[in-house]
Amino acid sequence: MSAVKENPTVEPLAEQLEKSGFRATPQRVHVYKTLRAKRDHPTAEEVFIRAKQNMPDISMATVYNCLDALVQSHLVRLVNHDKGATRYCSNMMEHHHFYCVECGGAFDIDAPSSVREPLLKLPAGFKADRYEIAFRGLCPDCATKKKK
Amino acid sequence: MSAVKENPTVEPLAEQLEKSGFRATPQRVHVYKTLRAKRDHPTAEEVFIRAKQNMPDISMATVYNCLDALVQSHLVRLVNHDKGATRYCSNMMEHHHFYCVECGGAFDIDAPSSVREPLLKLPAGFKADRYEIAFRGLCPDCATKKKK
DNA sequence: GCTGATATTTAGAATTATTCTAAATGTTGA
DNA sequence: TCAACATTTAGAATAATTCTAAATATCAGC
Repeated sequence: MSAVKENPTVEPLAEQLEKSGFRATPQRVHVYKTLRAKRDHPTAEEVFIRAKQNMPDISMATVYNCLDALVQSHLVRLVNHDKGATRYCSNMMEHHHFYCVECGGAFDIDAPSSVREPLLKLPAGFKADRYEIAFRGLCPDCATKKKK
Repeated sequence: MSAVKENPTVEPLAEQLEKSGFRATPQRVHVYKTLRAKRDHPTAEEVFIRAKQNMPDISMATVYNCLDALVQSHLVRLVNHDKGATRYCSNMMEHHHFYCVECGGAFDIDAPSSVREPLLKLPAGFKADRYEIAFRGLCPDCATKKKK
């Protein structure tokens, strides 16, 4: 066993990039690893700051380029909170998001295999190949605080 | 009967705004009507352009202010495509969105009453009060073109 | 109806997020 | 090794959004 199947780390990473016509450059690999090191939903700028710690010469433009290449290679997902900069997520397992309206936090919500299948009939003609659910409400912490 | 219940037009609009601590100013009413006049998902700038046609002195800042007030009053929803500016949607009936990866179009998908209820168990502690599904794939037009 | 307190609008400046540009560098394959 | 092409880089340019301060409008109490 290994994390490889669900979470490609280096070999499959290169393959995935190349499958989409990209080279597996040190910067792309590094940005990818940076993203995976912490499972939150950083903005491009946060990724930039973190990436610089181990690759001080990387530039903002490169971070945008790399994120783009990773998204196109389906190695990273792009997620939007309601406001503010675009965020990135390296958790490619099927999952959804919960946004706390109180503290602004974003949380991954696993998709149990039982609801992997289309949960809603689309009008004729639409061909969806994926979907994502965005929940909004109170996260456990904020829900507790509110009750007081 | 009337459209009032599902689609507040003027009276309930004022009430809704006031309930959230806003005044029902001419600009806010006008921005709201502008949004309802065409059921697409315009950006703030598109709303600005349309709103100016009947209220030439309205400013961009006001459009942002009004949209903000309308969103806070739950009269308008905010929707994000993957990239680009935030978009606004005046269809408050429960519905979801379909994004076409080919043409970039966004489509409303009605939520049949059968799936109004929580469709996925959230981890303990999370209190969701709403959710939205974002589908991605090909819209009918693009799906047809692709087949050729 | 006046008056002061407060809310809103406005234009434009400022800020933030993202993309573009052109030059330098790196990589690949003949 | 050379030519072709991809990538990175810094900084400029653009786009999206928020902020600021002054002018205007509205409201509640008199």
